[in-house]
Amino acid sequence: MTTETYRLDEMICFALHSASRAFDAVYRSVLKDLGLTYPQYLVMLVLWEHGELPVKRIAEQMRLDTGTISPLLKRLEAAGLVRRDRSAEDERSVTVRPTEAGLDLRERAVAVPHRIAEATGLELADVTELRERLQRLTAILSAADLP
Amino acid sequence: MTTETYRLDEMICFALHSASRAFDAVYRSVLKDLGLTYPQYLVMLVLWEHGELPVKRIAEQMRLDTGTISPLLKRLEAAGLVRRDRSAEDERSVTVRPTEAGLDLRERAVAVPHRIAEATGLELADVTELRERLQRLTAILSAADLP
DNA sequence: CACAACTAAGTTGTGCACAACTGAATTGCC
DNA sequence: GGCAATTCAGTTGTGCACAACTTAGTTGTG
Repeated sequence: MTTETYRLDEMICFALHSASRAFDAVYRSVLKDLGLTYPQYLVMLVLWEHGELPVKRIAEQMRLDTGTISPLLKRLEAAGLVRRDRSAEDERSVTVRPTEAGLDLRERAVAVPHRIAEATGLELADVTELRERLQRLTAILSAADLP
Repeated sequence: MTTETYRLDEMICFALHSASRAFDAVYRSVLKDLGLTYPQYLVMLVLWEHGELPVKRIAEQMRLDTGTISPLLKRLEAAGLVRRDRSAEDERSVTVRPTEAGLDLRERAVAVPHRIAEATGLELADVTELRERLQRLTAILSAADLP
């Protein structure tokens, strides 16, 4: 990446953006039935897996900060899918857990990965390879010491 | 991608999101001097290359819709970097072109690709390979017929 | 010519993302 | 015990992204 080319087609960052947005669009379409956005779906996945978690742990897993997560969780709460309760042991902490409706939603969500696979026709091997490359890239970029 | 795994670490879409955001962070840091965001930088690149373009052409190149581009261009105009003039031939069309200040900015922007390369330490071969994979993925995803 | 269909740009409303900050609770250290 | 530093969640402000819509101008067809 030492050339000074700037055609958008040739830029890796633009390719990343485009791919990410295209994937979002597919998820948006598939998730519309569930009434979830893609980030909300990710949070629900985490909660379905763990049962309950403090806000901090959710933010860590999604690598997002509280400025993004807090309003997102309030929207999930407003939709009746999660509860947020301040922890008794540590009152700085807020525990998030799925409600009944949130747990019920899981049944309908199990079909999502299959529907994504269907809509995109991706091969597992390709996906695995690409995912690993992306994770390496993310690691490099995150380690870059920014001024 | 036929498994129903849902650990975030294993999801390609999440990997895309993360990589894209990590790259954004690097650009954000490098572009801070220029007073540009990453999407604004992309628009300026397009304008530096073409001199002037109607809004529609810019939106096409960036694969964004007018709801995103219009306010972005107004911010660039407010910053004194571009002018927006309604076309005489077709009064539906608005032509965007860099101002003097916008052209001057190009001098300072030529260092950006180098600084990105520096900050990330990416190998050209790897980047090319990854970019091509991403472009294929985007093409597949864009072609997916969504309900 | 008249009117329908289309096109370009912009607006509104919702949600995500991040920086910078606030406020309250906890921890660490002397 | 007391106080500074840290931690956790939330808020505010800015900007990007997209859906749905509006407005004005253009084109096509009878």
